[in-house]
Amino acid sequence: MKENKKIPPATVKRLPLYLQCLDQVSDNEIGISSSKLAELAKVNDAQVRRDLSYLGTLGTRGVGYDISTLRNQLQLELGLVEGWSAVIVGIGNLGSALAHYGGFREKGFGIVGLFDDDPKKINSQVAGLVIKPLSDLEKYCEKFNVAIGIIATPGEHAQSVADKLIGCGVRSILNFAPVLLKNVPNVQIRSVDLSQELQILSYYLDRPILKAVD
Amino acid sequence: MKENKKIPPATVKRLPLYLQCLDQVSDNEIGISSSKLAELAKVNDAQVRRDLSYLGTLGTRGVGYDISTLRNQLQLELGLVEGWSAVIVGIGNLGSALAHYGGFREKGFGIVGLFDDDPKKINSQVAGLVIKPLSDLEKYCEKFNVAIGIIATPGEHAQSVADKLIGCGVRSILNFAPVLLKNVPNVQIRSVDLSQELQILSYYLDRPILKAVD
DNA sequence: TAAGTTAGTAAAATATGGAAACAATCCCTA
DNA sequence: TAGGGATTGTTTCCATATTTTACTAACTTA
Repeated sequence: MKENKKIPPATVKRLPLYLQCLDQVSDNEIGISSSKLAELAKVNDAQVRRDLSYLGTLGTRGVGYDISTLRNQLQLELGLVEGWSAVIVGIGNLGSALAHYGGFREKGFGIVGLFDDDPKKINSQVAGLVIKPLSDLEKYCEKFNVAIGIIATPGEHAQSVADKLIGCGVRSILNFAPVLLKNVPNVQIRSVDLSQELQILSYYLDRPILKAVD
Repeated sequence: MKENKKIPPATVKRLPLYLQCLDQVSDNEIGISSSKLAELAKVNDAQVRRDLSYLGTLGTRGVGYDISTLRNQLQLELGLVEGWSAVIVGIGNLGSALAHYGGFREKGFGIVGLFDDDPKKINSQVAGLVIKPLSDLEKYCEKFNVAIGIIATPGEHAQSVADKLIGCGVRSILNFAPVLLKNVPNVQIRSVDLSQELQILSYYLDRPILKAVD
């Protein structure tokens, strides 16, 4: 467990972005300046320095940041070296897509189980994993020490699935169902609602002067 | 084109949420109070009244809001009655999932075309639509007056696809590729990066005291 | 050693958002 | 028809978060 030096949420949201930007830098580059990174991430350079200063003293004045040190530190701070295990519940189209999605593994997350209660799906394979019934959830969570639950069920089942996941000791939930999940102490919940994203876009579509943020 | 009375971004983000909450209300309920809606949306009741006041004078003092009026006004403000047409580019697992996703149509968006440049995919069907090559994009955009482009390609193709979409007159882009797209005046871009969402979760996983926001 | 670069950080400026509070308005009932 | 209770619309204030500025410290190169 890390100590809780508080990093502002706005900064936390930019850390994965910085990591992504570093991947765009040519492999023979060894260092990078805050202004160059700022340009890639499309933020102010002082912002970059300030954000990175939360991770410690990483750069060298007059020189810049060593790319590999920076990458390591970002990964460390974000917990990407912990090898968190995740399960996906609800293996419809979206769940399957998430199961196949390479970006998770690439960042150090391991999908260790797929779950669905549809008898027609149980025991079939997706992305090299066998779909199991929810009754097997607890067993899996113990065996693999699952920390993250990804919910891709229809809205009406999301809350009960969330409850089950939390009951199994899962401490973080990424929710794709279009419902607002109950808040539970010590459980982190992030929701991605595809339809809401499109609705927000739609609002700004009629108002080209305004600029959507974030 | 709507006049540009400025609604704060934080409010715009809550409007689809209110709409979602209204769907949870029993059908024989005819009205709803700000406090009840606040409870469903998990926000302060003053917040609800303030947010809704941006849409005009919808409620009745001493009574509350008429649900169907409120719903209509939310849909109107969000542009959900405009019948925007959208295309999806990149019909991999995620693109297919998005094509099947019912939440879009339900909210008034019509997916009118699927595009991919993989010869193995072209002319095959997904969700009742035939996958077309990108060279057909312009034709479709004109024919259907496409306003929204959804990008679900690998990161390396996302920017060129975005350029093409914008060239075809698309004014809003929902981007699922893990790259930062170039900003273009009068084009709205929203990005959803699945891996970044998980990374943010991962940060807070090690720090149970802190609470992730938004 | 001097000039040029660049990180780290304190502090100011800005923006935003949330909560409280209250007057205005409506419904209901006696 | 008057009064009490309920609930919105809106103003105002407060708190806080975020961004930017500006400056100092430290390094590199010539």
